[in-house]
Amino acid sequence: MNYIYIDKEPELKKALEHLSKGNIWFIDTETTPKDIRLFQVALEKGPIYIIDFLYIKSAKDFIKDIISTKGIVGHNLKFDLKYFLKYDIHPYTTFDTMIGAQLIGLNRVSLSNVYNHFTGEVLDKKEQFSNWGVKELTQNQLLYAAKDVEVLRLLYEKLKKELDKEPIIIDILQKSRVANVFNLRSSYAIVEMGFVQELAKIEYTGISIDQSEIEKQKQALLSKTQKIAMDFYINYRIDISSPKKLGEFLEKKLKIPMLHTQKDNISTDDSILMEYLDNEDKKVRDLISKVLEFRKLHKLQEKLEEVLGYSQNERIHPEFWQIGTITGRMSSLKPNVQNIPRELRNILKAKEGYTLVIGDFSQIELRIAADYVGDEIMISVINKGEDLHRFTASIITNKDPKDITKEERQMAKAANFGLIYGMSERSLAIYAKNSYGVEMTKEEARRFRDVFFHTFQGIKAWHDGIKKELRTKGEVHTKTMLGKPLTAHTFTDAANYPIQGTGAELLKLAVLIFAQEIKKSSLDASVVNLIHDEIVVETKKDQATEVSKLLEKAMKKAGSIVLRHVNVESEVITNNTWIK
DNA sequence: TACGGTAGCTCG
DNA sequence: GTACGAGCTACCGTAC
Repeated sequence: MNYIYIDKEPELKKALEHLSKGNIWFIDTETTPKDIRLFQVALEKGPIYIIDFLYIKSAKDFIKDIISTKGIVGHNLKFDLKYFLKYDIHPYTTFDTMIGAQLIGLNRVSLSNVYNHFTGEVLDKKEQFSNWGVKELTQNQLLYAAKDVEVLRLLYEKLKKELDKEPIIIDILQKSRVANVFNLRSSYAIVEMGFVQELAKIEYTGISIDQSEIEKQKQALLSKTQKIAMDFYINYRIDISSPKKLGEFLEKKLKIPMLHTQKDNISTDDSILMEYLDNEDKKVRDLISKVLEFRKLHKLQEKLEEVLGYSQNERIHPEFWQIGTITGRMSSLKPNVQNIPRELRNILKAKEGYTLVIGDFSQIELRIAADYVGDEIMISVINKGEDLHRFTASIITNKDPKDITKEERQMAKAANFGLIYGMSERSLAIYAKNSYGVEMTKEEARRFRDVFFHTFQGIKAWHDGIKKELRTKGEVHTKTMLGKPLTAHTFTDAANYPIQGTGAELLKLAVLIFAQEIKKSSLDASVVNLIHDEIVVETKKDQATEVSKLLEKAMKKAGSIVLRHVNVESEVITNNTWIK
């Protein structure tokens, strides 16, 4: 392997002269906690340059100009890009081999795992956590640094080939930077590769939190939960937060017949406990309601602690996994900002002088499902701007849509979601009860289901197709609407995956379009949170109106690119804190 | 005392 | 025959 170590400016200039000839740079960095130490870069052929930032203070400035015209290939680029953002370094576009590996379905996606997957050989990673702050780097450290870039060239070729197998091609995406520079055709891969850069920005930016509001709420909750727990212990001699003790008490002391979990523990979750809220024994009623109240408040308290634990100067920097789920949805951690209870959303806010602009896709999964399966009735109801839940309710009750009660509509909402994804009659009845408090007999559930599938025959045909494929092949091969392949082993997985996966693509594409528009307009706006069908943006107060318009437009545009028959709608609001 | 599994709850 | 996808905390049993 041919590498050149560079620690002087004239040599750097010479190297960059050579490097400027290629459009694609294969890169990696070695870092200390605070800073970049080495920047390794190579073209598709030729030597690997190892640039030592410790000895060339001007290196960042030289690289900054050239890299803004290059497509960079790297493994887990979000990591490197966050360092780049610190120095205002912006590559032209990106191709991430870790994301690529996840997209083709590999479970273990470290550089060495992916290398091993394609070559069968082992990549030595011993030097990875060596000290990159020392003055004199060892030969082994330099060899290791160069090798990481060397393997990228191979992985890039292999992954590109795999990603472009049977691509779904969408013209407008072919004009993107990713498609042009890397000659990539597959739509989902284009979106995911471009999105890496946006996600790095989101993590780097973080989001403001209202520390005093958190403290205030925390104290209020603490005094309430402590009182409940203490009273509970005095009355029943049980730790209220122990489901095990509670279950034993209910079953053995109060002689209540309790359901058991699969592992034979006593089930004490809220939906079970709620069954006893109308128990004839006042003691039981009081006990249950105290437990439910305690759990609710305690959960909120925990979430406040979780957020507070990651606070740095009134801001948090949650991590996002770009391919966080099998379907391609993101996940969020440290803290998880995708499951903050509605009651607590006001703890996330815009910084001083700024405001949040919040965009939501309206009923996006239903729209995707209608489009995906091509259900004519569903498509026509949605595109006429009618309320699909009300429509379903009117079909089932045989009433005029305008006479549908709130309860009937809620019921139909449960049916629309559940039945599309293969929910059973039994589950439908349970779901209706738990989520909407609607009692439903098994017979009602069955009739509900029959009418639903008789009306939405596209959905019916789609389900039948899945069942047949599952019967004959034992698994189902599906694709998102941008072409990401997904394999399912159960009927319900096969019904869910492509819809949820397409939703994830739609959100990412919307963020890309929005970011592009913001860049063109030179408005001061940053995406600060993403929650599956929602985009949260922080922007200067006096630019909020303009940013709102761009966000709404970007979301609809993304919708029109991904869906071909169904209109996509978005609702955008402006608020200082994150409230819907 | 450390760790993994489970239950429970939050979000979409 | 089966709605799906996540992350975090506390509890609880087990291993050391």
